[in-house]
Amino acid sequence: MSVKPARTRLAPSPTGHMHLGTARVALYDYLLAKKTGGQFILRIEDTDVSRTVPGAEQEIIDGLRWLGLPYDEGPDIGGAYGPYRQTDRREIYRAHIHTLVNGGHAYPCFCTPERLESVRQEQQKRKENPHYDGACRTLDPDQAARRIANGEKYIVRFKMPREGTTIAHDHLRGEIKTENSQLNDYVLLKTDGLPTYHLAAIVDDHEMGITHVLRGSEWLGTFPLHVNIIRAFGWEEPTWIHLSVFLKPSGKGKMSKREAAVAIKDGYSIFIKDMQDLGFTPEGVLNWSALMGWGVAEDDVMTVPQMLERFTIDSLTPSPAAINFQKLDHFNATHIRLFTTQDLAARLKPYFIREGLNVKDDVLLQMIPLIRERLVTLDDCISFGAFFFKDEVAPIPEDLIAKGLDAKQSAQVAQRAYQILAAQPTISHEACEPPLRAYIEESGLNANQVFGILRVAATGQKVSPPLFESMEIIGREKCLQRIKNAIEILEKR
RNA sequence: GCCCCCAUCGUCUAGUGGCCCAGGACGAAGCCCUCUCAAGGCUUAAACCGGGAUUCGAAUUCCCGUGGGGGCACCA
Repeated sequence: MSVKPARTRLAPSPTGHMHLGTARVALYDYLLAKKTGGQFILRIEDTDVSRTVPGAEQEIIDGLRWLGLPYDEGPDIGGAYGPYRQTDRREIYRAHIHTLVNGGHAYPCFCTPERLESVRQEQQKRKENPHYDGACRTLDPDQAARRIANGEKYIVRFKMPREGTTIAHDHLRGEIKTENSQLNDYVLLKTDGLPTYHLAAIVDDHEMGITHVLRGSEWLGTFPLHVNIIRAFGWEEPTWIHLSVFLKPSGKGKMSKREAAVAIKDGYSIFIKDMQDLGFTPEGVLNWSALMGWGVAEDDVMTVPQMLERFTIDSLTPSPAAINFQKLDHFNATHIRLFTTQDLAARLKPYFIREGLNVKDDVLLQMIPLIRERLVTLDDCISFGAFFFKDEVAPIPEDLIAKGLDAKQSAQVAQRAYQILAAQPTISHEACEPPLRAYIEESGLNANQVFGILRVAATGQKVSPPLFESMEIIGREKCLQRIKNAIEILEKR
């Protein structure tokens, strides 16, 4: 079966931080394009100049790079269908708006914002739906042209059909019927000379040869408008796929600014730029977000190449999905366990360095097998393995006292363990465990007590990777020194 | 208020008229393993929103409710 190559596009507006929703659309865009041998395009929708945030475009570019979703055409790399930033495409929009006006599908409107506001209020008073009353719809074209020539301010509106029904087709929902009487004469061109989203996106999608439009379901409301604009131009429609929105974890309402702040407090985020800092991996984030809105029967742990094998637009789901951060943890941890030691070493190193630790590469490579399956996020490597890179550890005195023993008794145990370890030729696991087990046997203590004291002494913490393997990496001299320190601490109490 | 969309375990979902007393995953509970914490193995609890209709037969089709979500800007 041969499929037509799809051209998809991610079309974010640079108005804030890149979030999860954008990442998910990008993933699906990427999967569809690559699966069919087509292209994935990045286009910046910056027609609202007042809302454009400096740096936001770069954040999107960085975010896609981090996620590992390279685009084939975009503002920073160019392409055959550029420019890829809408503010650089004004003339293209002007020409198309001209076509629409000439064809009787759009008209100039001279109404002031004040008049519009009062019309709206009147309508609300009469309990009518707020909509443009069409005052300029029937203006004589010659007269309108004269007013424009006189320098009068104007906008251009789309002349929406007043009667009948618009039937739009969404790939996931089928036919969506809307009475044209419900539709408005939407603004196509603003007073600042830039088009609105409605016109710009439609024109660009056509000009750029987009075959599949994946976007959020918040666009369903103006979907009939978009379809009507395309029909007015006489263009072919792309396949429309409206993805559902993400709901907050409670499932009540969509993710909001407030909710995003709550997530941050809990060590999570919906902003891509935060993900890396928090220790999440692109693999984890992608796998997690892929599954919110994509129905996969089984084996849901996937890398992008594996997703590529399975992805189809038919398996996308239309219902809203509540965000579940526990599941992010799960996918992140699962993918970390799948990384090779070399790979994980390279990913962990920056976190150790961020902590001000002096990372020795050979030690790093050795300790990774010990901590790998304990990591949920990459930065967990600090709590599990920072002691490997420290000259000294500082155990909390109370932690050195074993359950059922007092400080003095614990010191004696540590003393005895020290002698046993010091008597061994090496600090290897094989050399050290048997004699310590024998000591446990004859002393009537239990393994938790003895190993617990040693653990805290050697690593400085109550929870650590396996004791003997850890000591081996720490090294004989350092271990003995740390145990000696622990004995001193205990005796001082 | 009006318009549009959605509806299977707590959550993400499989399911396209008989394979379903509904499968997987996260989470939860229990057991095993065990030097801590994990990981791993085994097991358990947990859902077709309600009502009609079509049909020999409905989670699956249709209608009506109900619930949830989105939209109603010279914002995207």
